[in-house]
Amino acid sequence: MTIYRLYLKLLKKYGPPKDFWKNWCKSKKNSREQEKIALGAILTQRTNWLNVELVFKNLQKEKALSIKRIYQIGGRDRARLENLIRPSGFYKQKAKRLFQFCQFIVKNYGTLRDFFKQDLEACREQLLEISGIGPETADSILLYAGDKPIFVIDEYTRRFAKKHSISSDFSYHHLQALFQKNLPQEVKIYRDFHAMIVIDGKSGP
DNA sequence: GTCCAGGGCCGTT
DNA sequence: AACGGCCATGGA
Repeated sequence: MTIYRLYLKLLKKYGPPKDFWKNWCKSKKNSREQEKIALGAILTQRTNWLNVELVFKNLQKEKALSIKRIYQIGGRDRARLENLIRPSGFYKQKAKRLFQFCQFIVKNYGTLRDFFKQDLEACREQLLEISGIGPETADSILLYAGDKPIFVIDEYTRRFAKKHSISSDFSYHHLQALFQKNLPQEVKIYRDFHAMIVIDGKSGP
């Protein structure tokens, strides 16, 4: 079955998607939601989403749920930042990663929204230069926070590709190119499809 | 108690 | 280029 057919099949099974996946799939997001998604993309690395929500709760309580505040706290009192994000696991690494990301945005662009005013390739290249942000995290930020048309490959996507024999090469770049080549280049479709692949992957083998 | 969850980096071969 | 160890918490 073609990739586009598989998309339609999932859409029929789970769609039409609204904000069924956190609200990551929503198009019009305010700056706060955008930043939350970018931060969440780092926090959820190899970690259950429920743990990330505990972190959001901690940050919220301290009025620290923003890129600017995390940059300030991380620079002044790293131990405090580590403590706030502890539930997400790997908390020392992630505190460093979060700080580096926030520092990059604040110092070079002021806000995440201004960073995203550049084109996709420019944004992607810069994100990948930040230590701790690899292809999946970068693309999640670009697609779900930045409204950029780039398809996210993760463990669920790989399993999905294997299950449906979409490819024999499961490298990040190859799979990404394959999905993008066989789908309309639309942010909404990339978002909804990836979200549904995860939902479908969680629902069963 | 055991298993595992939207990775990525840094060594060793 | 490919692979293994490492990082750590909380819920099922």
